[in-house]
Amino acid sequence: MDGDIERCGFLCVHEDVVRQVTEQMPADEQLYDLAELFKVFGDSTRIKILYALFEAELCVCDIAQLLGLTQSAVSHQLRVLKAGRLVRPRKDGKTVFYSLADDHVRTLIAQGMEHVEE
Amino acid sequence: MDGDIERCGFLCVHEDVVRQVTEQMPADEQLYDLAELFKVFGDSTRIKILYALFEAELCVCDIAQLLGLTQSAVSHQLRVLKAGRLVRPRKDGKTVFYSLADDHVRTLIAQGMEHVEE
DNA sequence: CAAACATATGAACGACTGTTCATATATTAG
DNA sequence: CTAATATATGAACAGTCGTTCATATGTTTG
Repeated sequence: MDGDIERCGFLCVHEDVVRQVTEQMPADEQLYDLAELFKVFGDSTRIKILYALFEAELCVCDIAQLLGLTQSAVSHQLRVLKAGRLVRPRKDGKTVFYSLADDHVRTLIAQGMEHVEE
Repeated sequence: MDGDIERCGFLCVHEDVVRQVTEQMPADEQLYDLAELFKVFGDSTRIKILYALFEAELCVCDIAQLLGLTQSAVSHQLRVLKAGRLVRPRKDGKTVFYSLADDHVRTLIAQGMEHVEE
């Protein structure tokens, strides 16, 4: 599915610019991974969880009460956040405490907030 | 659907921390908007479009050829990007050129890439 | 005006996502 | 070991999303 499509009949294309942009584009896989990362941020429940972890390390049950959600729902979402390496678990007996994985998370959310607040 | 749920029977909750975090949380609406913003970034087609616009202003047809997509698909996605105020149109005759709306877009994507590249 | 062209839009369809419910795993207390 | 508790997981279902196809809108040319 490449090259044979009849888009606008190729009549309006600015070839030189297109060629230059094509050369500068990162690899498809990298762009895909980047979209996957943002997809993890793209849910209000997960955003709330991350924001809560801004302040303190919290266990699953804490988060559930804090957000008024089922333990199961929170656990499922923490799995997604963990898979995206945005959150890190620390086991202490029966309890599992979660915290932000690194400072990229803080930076990204803060940067996003700036755009939203405009 | 609030307050009556039997989450863990509230036995593990660290009340003081939960209370403190609750106070620091931004308004629900703001968190929702933030998630909406990231949702827009959370699709590889839209990421590709944004990345293309890093380099140059492009018309719909340019983007379509560049990414091997239908004109319709690109137009639909540009609508989403425009609604999220990530992209700005400039009309010139029949042609509509799109460019990045502001530098937050560049910054956010760059920051995301850092996380992915680790 | 009509024809050609660039873009936008609406309906429809398959794929994906988040929650719920039920249940499994793991750890501690008695 | 058994009961209680904290978390994880799987199946299922409703809702959302991105693409395609057909068509509409708006602009320029002749």
